[in-house]
Amino acid sequence: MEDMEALPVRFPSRQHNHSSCVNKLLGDAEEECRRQKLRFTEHRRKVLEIIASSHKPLGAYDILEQMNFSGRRQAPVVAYRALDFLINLGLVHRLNSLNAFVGCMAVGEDHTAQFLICRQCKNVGELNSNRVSERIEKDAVEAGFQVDQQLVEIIGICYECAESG
Amino acid sequence: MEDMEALPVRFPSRQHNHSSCVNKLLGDAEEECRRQKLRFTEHRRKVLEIIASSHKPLGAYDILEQMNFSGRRQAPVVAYRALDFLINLGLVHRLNSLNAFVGCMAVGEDHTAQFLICRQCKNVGELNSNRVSERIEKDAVEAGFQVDQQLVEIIGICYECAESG
DNA sequence: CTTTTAATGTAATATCGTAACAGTTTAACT
DNA sequence: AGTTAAACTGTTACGATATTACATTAAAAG
Repeated sequence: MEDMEALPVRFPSRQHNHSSCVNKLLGDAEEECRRQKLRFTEHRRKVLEIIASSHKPLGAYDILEQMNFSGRRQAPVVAYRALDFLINLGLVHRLNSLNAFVGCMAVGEDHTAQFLICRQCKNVGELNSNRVSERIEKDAVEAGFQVDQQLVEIIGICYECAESG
Repeated sequence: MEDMEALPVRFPSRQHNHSSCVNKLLGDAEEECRRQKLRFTEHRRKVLEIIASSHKPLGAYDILEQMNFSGRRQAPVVAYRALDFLINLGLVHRLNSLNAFVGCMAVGEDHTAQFLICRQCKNVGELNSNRVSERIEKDAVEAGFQVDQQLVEIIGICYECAESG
């Protein structure tokens, strides 16, 4: 039988409120860090803020440009260190096909991140279908392969871009 | 109902014959180029040979190192141009998570390449499950997303590595 | 208040990939 | 064959992405 559970789709609509995204993700971060006794430092907060303010993927050097605290330009490694931290916490995802980073839209929901990348508006959403991840897991095991990590990036056109031609 | 078709799994076994891989891929390339009236030049042949001789993904600069025809070092662009050509023909795949390239194991079979990447032996196989690609397509469409391209990279441990601890 | 662990600052460098343009070869067409 | 157009090559330079190494400082644990 076909599994009919609803999909937890997230794709940012055009007129949604960015500042609530930022607040949500910063709140998630603070909570996670408290729980795991990790430090949510200035760099980490700043990088998360920058990423959360955009649903378009940002490159590390784009982020870096926005980190000029006191006019001083930060070294690349500063951005990469913060990104590593945030990725390990599951707050940020890396898009391998773009060498770029986006905020997680489903923090704490135990998901295999599957990305929907609109090649027109460049926004990124998360499909996060258990049916997909389970299908991958099953077929890989059947092929004698033990799965540790799945990377799924789906490139195409989002609903709003399809509508507006 | 569950779809029970056999999976067309390909994972290179340890003692398989590399030279037959090379010959197969070169043959495929020659045939494709004849069909499409494209030129199978020295650079392209050489790059394909190098890639086909390894089931471990190779970086562009690894390939470049092996292209020293007459002692002269080639410029990077030489490798990239040949790679672009081979990728467009479907003879070579790019692994986004590794910035590396592997030969296709299913030339002409109309597949969405799904990679099995063993993080121990570094070999790469192709899962190429229609069930997976169809599941992705369906769920994405249900989410209002029109799919152009799927990237699926599965990282884990292959059968042989699991056996030998 | 000392130890030790984690985070930062800074410089240098490695790795991956592309742009631009002149020159050459190949294919296609009188 | 000779001319033209298209594709491929050679070469230089550069842009974009990411990491190493090591000295210093700040925070947490004892």
